[in-house]
Amino acid sequence: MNVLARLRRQMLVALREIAPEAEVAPLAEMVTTAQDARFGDYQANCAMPLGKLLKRPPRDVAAELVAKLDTQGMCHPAEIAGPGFINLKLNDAWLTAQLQAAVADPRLTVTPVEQPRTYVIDYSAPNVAKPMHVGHIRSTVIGDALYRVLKFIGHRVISDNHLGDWGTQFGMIIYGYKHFRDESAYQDKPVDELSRLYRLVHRIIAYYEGRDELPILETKVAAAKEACEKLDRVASDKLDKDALKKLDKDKKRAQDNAASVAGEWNALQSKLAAEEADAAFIDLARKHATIQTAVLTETAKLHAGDAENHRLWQEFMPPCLSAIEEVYRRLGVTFDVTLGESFYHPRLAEVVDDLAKRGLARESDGALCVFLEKFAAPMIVRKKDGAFLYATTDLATIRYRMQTWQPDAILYVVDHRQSFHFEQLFALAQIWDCAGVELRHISFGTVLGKDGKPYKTRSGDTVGLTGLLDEAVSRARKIVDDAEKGAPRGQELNHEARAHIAEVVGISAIKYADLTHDRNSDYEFSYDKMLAMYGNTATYMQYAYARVRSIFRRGEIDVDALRQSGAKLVLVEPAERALARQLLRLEEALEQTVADYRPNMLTAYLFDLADAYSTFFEQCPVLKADSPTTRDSRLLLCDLTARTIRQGLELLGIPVVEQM
RNA sequence: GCCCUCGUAGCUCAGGGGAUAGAGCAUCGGUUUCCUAAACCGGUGGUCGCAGGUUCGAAUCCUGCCGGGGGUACCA
Repeated sequence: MNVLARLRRQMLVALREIAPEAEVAPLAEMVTTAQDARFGDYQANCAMPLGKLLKRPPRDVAAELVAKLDTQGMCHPAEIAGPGFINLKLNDAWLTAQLQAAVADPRLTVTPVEQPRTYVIDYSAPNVAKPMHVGHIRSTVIGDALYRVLKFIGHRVISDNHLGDWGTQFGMIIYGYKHFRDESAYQDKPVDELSRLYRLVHRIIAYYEGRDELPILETKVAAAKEACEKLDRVASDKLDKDALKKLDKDKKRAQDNAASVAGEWNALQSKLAAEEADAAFIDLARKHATIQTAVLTETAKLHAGDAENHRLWQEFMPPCLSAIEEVYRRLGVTFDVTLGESFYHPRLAEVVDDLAKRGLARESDGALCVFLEKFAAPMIVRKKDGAFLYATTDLATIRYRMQTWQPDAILYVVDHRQSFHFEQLFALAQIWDCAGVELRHISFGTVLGKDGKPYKTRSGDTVGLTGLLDEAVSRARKIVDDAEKGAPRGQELNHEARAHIAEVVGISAIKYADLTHDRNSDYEFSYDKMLAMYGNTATYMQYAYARVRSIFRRGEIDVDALRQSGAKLVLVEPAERALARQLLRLEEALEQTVADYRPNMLTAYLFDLADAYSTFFEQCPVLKADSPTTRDSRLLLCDLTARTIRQGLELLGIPVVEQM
């Protein structure tokens, strides 16, 4: 039941009687949840602008709207406050009846959308050739949550993992395999060995790139220094106030720039020095001085159908895929289809031909480019060496998705740094093959470390995803064990139970911490914060759930029997009513989540629900209630709370534990 | 240079036209013969980066500026 939507619909009816039709829709949208419980449960703010429009006192308009508003029994007679706020309070009898219906409803009265759409969601998309790392959390977790929510509210949704399984990384491990492989290690643990090879090849390439970069940086340092000196020489006594101000600003900029370039040079210098101190590595690097081009050659051979490279690719894929699968298994993430870059390879030439044929692409500096008016830089679809790019694959992918699923929307859950790419891609797609389709870049910010910079290990390496999960689980385990050592409760948990709780709590902490932040913001990664027992964390939500469930265990209540018993809900205490009202808002929360594809709307709802439950739990004894009627009613509230939390967490991709 | 983003309490973050701007942490104080204290209740703490503008009403929308991050022709 979406109370808000129904109230808006009714308000629309009332508005039609007194306002011009063109103005009616946005005015009806001005019904919202109340800002403050003192104002009731919902409020309508449309009387003020409408009063302005009709040149009538807003309070009069409000009064007329109230008179014409039929809340269909949902609310008490509305009250008018302040300049013309219309405050709506849910009728307790109606509220009770709604929840009573939820007791027997597996969907908790969430009704499927009236007009289902078809969505394709593109998320996670790791590179197969290298281990998944911290950067994959957000896309995977946000994408999975959106997938679940959209599907739950009744849309047709296809999740597609667009794997990076065809790019330069494969050239790198093929090169590594051919030159550096430890055969027994490869036979023993192929993924570990391939990942070692990837890192080794990457390290050598980085070393050579660094050596190429160093002189460039040196000239930059010199140029920056000179720019500073030049500004210092400017005769400031001849300048007026504004020009002086500008000069100071320019100086500061120049100095900042000089400092940052010098810093870069320093960092690179010491990094290269460190590499050069490693005699064995340098020896290896010297023997593979042409590695940069050699890797590209291996990649090109793979793409051209070279028998050996293709065989190696086929050999590498299964173990790499199963390593990735293992991570998804722990995260509880699944995909309907997994169509990586390799799948689209045979379709790229056709895409490029089509673009050229339709006059959308033309050659420039040897590359085939699409120039769109809006953008300063062209979109390159074929390099001058004939190779295709990211953009080409994305275009082929869009076309395939259009042909295969005829989606109404395609969502790309990809980090914000690629927004320019998507702007171009969507602009082109609209004039090319898929006008009218909602193409959305669901962008998200960066996971930061304590220093406010992208989260890295102490040595500056990217953090592997598996290690990250392990760490969270081991910290969760410590918390579980510590809690067990504390106040004895007579319900000791055995080793297996604790291990299971730690796995669930640890991993859900990471997922929830990610989902609870606005996706556009960067956020600081902190095990301590995400595993905290207070505040908006998965641990707290899990605990809230376990605490509800504990009542049923302690009271030896048969929940199914309770639900079918016909026991009546009765709302008496303010805490009961507040909880009830919150329980009935699940559908509103889901709608908000989907409106701009923001899972933090759902976590916020769940946290508020847990909060309402906590107050209820403190103030309203359940098992020791005064009467059997009150007890049953409260048990029903507990059951609905537990189910709503479980359902909500499940929609976020987070399982629950019955006991902690 | 241009484009995109962010700037809210000491810290980490919500709130994205409505009434007195919220939460958690930190800090100060209170609550356990009582269903999980891994909890709850209360206090302290804010010129919502700055300046204009639109509006009956701006943290929220617009413009400019300041500051952080990101992107900007053959990587993905």
